[in-house]
Amino acid sequence: MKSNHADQISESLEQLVFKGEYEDGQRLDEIKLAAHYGVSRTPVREALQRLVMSGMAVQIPRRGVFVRQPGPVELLEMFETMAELEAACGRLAAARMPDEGLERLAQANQGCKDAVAREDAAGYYLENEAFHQEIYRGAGNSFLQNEALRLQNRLKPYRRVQLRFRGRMAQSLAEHEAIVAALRAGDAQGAAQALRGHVTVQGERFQQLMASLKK
Amino acid sequence: MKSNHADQISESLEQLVFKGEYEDGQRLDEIKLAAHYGVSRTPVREALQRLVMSGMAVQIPRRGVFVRQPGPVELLEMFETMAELEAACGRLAAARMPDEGLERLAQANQGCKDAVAREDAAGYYLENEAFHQEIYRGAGNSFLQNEALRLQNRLKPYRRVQLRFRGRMAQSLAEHEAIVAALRAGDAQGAAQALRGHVTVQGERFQQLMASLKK
DNA sequence: GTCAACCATCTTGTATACAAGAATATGACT
DNA sequence: AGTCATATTCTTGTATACAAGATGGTTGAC
Repeated sequence: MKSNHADQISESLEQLVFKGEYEDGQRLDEIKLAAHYGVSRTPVREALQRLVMSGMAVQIPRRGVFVRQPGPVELLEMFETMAELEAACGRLAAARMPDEGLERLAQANQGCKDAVAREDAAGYYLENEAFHQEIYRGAGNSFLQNEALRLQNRLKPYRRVQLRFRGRMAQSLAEHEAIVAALRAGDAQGAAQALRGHVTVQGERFQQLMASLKK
Repeated sequence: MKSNHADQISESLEQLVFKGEYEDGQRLDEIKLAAHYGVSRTPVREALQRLVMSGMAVQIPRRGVFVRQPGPVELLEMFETMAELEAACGRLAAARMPDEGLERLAQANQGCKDAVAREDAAGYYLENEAFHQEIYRGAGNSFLQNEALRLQNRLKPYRRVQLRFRGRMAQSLAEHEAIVAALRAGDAQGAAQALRGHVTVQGERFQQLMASLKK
């Protein structure tokens, strides 16, 4: 048990909002949450403030904070922004990624392949995350890397849903190959385009994402 | 006077940190701040939390929060990220910007020209900000737009310093023309490249920025 | 004389008490 | 009976009191 309760509560709330435990527009009652976590309102309020700053909730003065689940439009916007961020990382990584980085990237991709061979969706998810994070790191820009990690984390629950669809893992793997090849060749524009296409949600994948949201 | 003091204090602290009133690593004393603003520690703590979330301060548990002014490396990284974000906005805006948006963009650019003609650095600064914000808006992606605005705001004090240098305003204006032309032509790649080059800090401009930081 | 341990003090983190504004329910008047 | 005004109650925002951990100085022992 760490020292500050506020951190734990904020983590817990973040997970709960991610998992969809709270509906859009639902009010987060300070008193109920305080009772639930067995603490006073003070740490709960701090946790709520963090949720608001993260954009997962909105605060109306003297009214309370309300969870704000992204709708279809905002979700698409977030994926599009993620695609552009990853493209930027790829563009920079093509010139800056060191050999060890390429090595780790190849390892992560091999992990993806193995997971596909085992038809292990959970394993693929983890290795895929590592693959992308290696590219963020390869950009050689800690600030950009953190921004990418932040958005990746925010989109985590939705990416998870996408892998469920037939054939997506195999297609994703093929796209990985193109990305690795472009980065190896130092092809900035090629890496950027490959990553942008890889992350962008459109066409059939858009329909699938929307369908999974309905539930 | 609004209802919540925390907002005002957080705004005020943000401005003070921006202006460089606090040195890097300086501890923000809750009690002193509370006394200074004539409130209790509670709203001050909320304001400090927001500073930490914004990345302008770091919090060490049981130790306090300390202001964190970006060093040269991080500053460059932030400018590079801004350049990539603006390039992404330009890329999308080339395809999506409506005629009214192009109109407003031209107006803002005209405002920049007028300010240069008047040698009005402050005016140029404002119109330039509007010019760039019009591009963010033109991307047709509210999420990306907000991310761009956030980083633009964060870099505000450093951009201000850059305009001080001789010839920068004129050069900036020339680059604006290229950006407008590319957007008008619907040239996504051209707009992205022009914006990236416009925002990136390198060569002589890098030296100037570093020199201004020393003081 | 130096190093270490202990104590005092200060600061953060948390709980509770208090103030103020907003929503709702109730009652009176048309 | 319906609507408007008022009062009550509930919730947020703020202040203060309390607890726990960290820092620094002082003192004692080697």
